[in-house]
This record gives sequence, structure tokens and C-alpha cells, in this order.
Amino acid sequence: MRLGKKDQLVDTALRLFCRFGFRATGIDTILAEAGVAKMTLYNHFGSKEALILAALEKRDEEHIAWLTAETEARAAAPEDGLLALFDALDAWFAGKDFHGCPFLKASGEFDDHDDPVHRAALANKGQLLALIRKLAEAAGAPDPARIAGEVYLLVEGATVVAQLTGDRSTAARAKQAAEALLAAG
Amino acid sequence: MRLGKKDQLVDTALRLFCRFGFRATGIDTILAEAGVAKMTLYNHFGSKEALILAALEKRDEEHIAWLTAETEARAAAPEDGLLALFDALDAWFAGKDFHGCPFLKASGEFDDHDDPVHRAALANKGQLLALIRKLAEAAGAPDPARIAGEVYLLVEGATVVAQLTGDRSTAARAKQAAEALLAAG
DNA sequence: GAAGAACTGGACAAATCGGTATAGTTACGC
DNA sequence: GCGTAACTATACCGATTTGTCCAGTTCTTC
Repeated sequence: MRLGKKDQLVDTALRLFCRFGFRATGIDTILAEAGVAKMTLYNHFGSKEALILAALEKRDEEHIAWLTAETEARAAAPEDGLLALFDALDAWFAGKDFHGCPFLKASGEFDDHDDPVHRAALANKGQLLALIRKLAEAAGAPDPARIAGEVYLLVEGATVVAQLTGDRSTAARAKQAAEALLAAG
Repeated sequence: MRLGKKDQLVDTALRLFCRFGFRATGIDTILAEAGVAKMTLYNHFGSKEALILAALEKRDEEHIAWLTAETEARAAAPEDGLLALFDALDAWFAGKDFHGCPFLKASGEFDDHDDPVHRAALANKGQLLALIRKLAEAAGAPDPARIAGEVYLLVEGATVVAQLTGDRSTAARAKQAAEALLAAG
């Protein structure tokens, strides 16, 4: 077993969901791309929604971990982490297969607060906010919770605008703003 | 002609698109909700995509105008406009049928920069950025273009987060951040 | 009131959707 | 090598999708 059909399914599903949207991506497309039979999918996941949930869950763990590591790697000192986060974002946006944040897309397509997919998206954003709060504390901000909340808005804004416009300087602009916020205390 | 079937169609379509998404909303649903025959739709618009485009175009004009007026109404002096914008946003978010920005949703569902729908979304955002720039100039910011770009990120971030979390204090938090940016110059 | 445009309602088409059934094949553990 | 679990291939289901066709009705306007 080189990778496991299940993981293979989740990976290609996530890629296609990001690229074309959740509803627009049919199961048959995922199957063909992954080279997996339909019954294999329905043995592992009971429904398309379950596959979406599994894909988001995996993405959740991976992306938060990636962002944390990338931020740490780019911060010379712990107090630089909050600004280094935007360098990590910049690297993310610059990737050639960047198509926005799957959680934001999911919350847009499943815009009902009771929907399991929407909840999954919300859960991920909670983790992102927690990461930012930790970075704000490490940066020695006088009111880390408030700064984190404001920086979080910048992060989401930059993510959305980068996807919308494809502008390569978006993360840098957000970083500038974050610097000003941090300096203002 | 009380309202015109065409406008009626565009209005209900936009409402349903915002609520349930563009791809998830079938034309039969729109037709039933609007009380209009299918052929009437295809006589006015040649396709569903044309209806989407028409809905976004109308929304574009209306929303920018509404935002401009609401901001002016809430600004005691011209130099308060940039911050008053966030009060207008707050009013928008607080509306009971707020379901996020249709242009952001559209750009998420049609995530191809050549797609006409994506282009329409982009065009609207250009107008929004222009509005913010004018407000930044009126506020007497030393570098209005830079400040506008940063504030724009806050606006998009706040819009997305308000839709995602339903948090009522989102606009206020964004306003706080904008104040700091403005004060920092 | 007559002409013409706008609109209706329902049937229909072709494709696609998520999901199921079945029969057969491959791979792995003991 | 045998049994079992995982997987494949294909055919199929009913529902739904966008879009078309057409005959008949309502509305507007002169």
C-alpha cells in the first residue's frame, strides 16, 4: 500500500474542492482524478458530505501545523513571530496552486451556522485565532487578545484579497498594517 | 407593470444566491420564488450565468451607493468618513438577512480569473477600494493610497469574519484597528 | 377593439448529480 | 495456500440540472 486509497481520495478531493468549489466538484471527477472506484469511496465515507468533512479535517491539521512551522522558521526572535506570520502567508499565496482558503470557501458555500461543514470551517478559524493570540503574546503586546483580534481580520482580509485579485503584494501590505497596529500597542 | 418581471427576477435571484450560493440555487427555485415562468427568464437573460451577472451588476451599483450614503450620514465631518465606514458596515452586518458579500462568494465559487463572474466581482471590489481611497483622502491621511489599501484589507476581513462567525462586534473591532492605522499615519 | 408584445404553463430533452447493487478481482495476513 | 478484506468495473436508479419548444393567455398601446 503506497499511500492508501482513503488518503488518496481525501487529497485529490481537497485539491479539486479548492480549485473548483465544493458543490461544483462532482464525485465522478474526484474518482477519475484519484483513480479510485466509486464503491471504494462509499465504503470509506458514507456520503459526499462525509468526504468534504474528512478533507477539511485533514487540511485543518496540516495547514495550521504548516503555518506554525513556517512562521517560526521565519522569525529571528520569538517577538517577531506575529510579523513573520505574514511572510508565511506570502509564501502560501505565492504557491502556484493557491486558490484561497478552503474554509472560507466552504463557509461561503454552506452558509448555515448549523451546517456541519460550516462548523468545521469555524473550528479551523478558532485554531488560527489561537495561533495568532499566542504570537501576539510572544510579541509582548500590551493587550494581546485585542491585537490578535485585529491582526486576525488582516489575515482573513489578505487571504480573501489574494485569492480575489491574485495580487502578489497583498501579504506585504497586510504586514505593513500589522506593524502599525503592533507599534500603536 | 408594478415592478417588471425582469427586476423581480434579478432581485429574488440575488437574494437566493446570497443565501444559498450561486451553484446551489437552481433556476427553478428562483422561478418559483419570483412567480415567473421559465421562458420569461430565458427571454430576458440567455442563460443562468447572464442572470448571475445581471444580479451582481445591480448589486454593485446599489451596494456602493448605499455604503457611500450610509457612511456620509454617519460622519460628523468629512475627515470622519473613513471610520464612519465601519459604522455603516456594522449596520450591514446586523441586518437579519446578511449572508456575507455576494462578490466574495461569487469569486470563491467561480475561482478563475478569466471567468466573467469573477471579473464582475473584481470590478465591484475596485469600486469599493476607490471609495475607501476617497475617504482616506478626506480624512487627511498623509499617504492615502497606502492607508486605503490597508483599511481595505480590514474591510474584507471584517466582512468575511462577520459572515463566518456571526459575531456582532466584528465591525467595531475592525474600526478599532482602522483608528490605530489612521493615528499611526 | 385590434395588434403586438410580454408572459404563462407544461411537456420535454440531454446531461449530470449523488448513491446503490452486483459480480468479480486483487492484495494481505495467518 | 487459504480465507478475508479491500478494491474494481459496470450497470443502474431516481432526482435534479440547465435549457428548449409551443400553444395559449394576459397586458399594453394605439
